[in-house]
Amino acid sequence: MAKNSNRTRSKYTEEALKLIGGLIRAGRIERNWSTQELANRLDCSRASVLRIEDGHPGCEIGMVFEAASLVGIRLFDADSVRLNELRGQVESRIALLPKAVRKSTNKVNDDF
Amino acid sequence: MAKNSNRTRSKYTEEALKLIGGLIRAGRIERNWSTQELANRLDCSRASVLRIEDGHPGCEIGMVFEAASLVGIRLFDADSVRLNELRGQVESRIALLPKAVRKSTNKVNDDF
DNA sequence: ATTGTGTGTTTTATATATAGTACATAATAG
DNA sequence: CTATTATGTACTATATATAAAACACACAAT
Repeated sequence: MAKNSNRTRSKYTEEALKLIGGLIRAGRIERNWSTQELANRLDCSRASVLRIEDGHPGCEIGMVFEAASLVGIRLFDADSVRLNELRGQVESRIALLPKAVRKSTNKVNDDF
Repeated sequence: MAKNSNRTRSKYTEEALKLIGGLIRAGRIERNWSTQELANRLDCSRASVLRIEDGHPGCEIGMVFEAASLVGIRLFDADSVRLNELRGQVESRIALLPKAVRKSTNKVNDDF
């Protein structure tokens, strides 16, 4: 099998996608950009802009983030420099965690 | 032409993707899940989990968000109810904006 | 009314993200 | 230390996201 289109998705994910798409659309309109203008800046097709604004889950995440960035939406409420810092923090946190996760003999407590 | 692999991406986007991937990886390890276990829960392949954790920009945004949700990361620091509220705000905001963006006679001020 | 532009949809072709598998290496548990 | 398992990488095959173009419709300006 290849790409699986009929994937189940949580309500949270669906809503997050709709939210981001709506924010991008609002940002684009506020900047007086047509869908074609945003597509040109994104270096993608107009159809992709429509999918992104529609919250389509199959969109490339890089394109969506770039679109958000172009219309001035800070998904993480942080600039690039601060993001880099945060990333460093995450990486050092990962460094402290085990490199590989192995089943223990006793069952792991998953539900919490 | 079809999908365009060599797209230029802003530093912000690159770092945001790396950050999300790292957060997902950290969350997965803290839950003692192997990459295969997360793949099973996501209903995707292990290879996709690796790409997501690596911050690959071509990943489907729906899969990334779902992965984040599964390991307990709230990308928007809001539960699904709050997300829904935000979405409502965005939609009413869009309703107030013009339905179509039209070129004004004077050139639009883009650089800021 | 006519013209021009933005939007949304549809169709076709193509590059690629994905699933699946196999392998070597690394890391953990006993 | 040894056996076992996870990880990371490298392949192939396939479904699909994308680009591009064409279309109808809505709306604003002239």
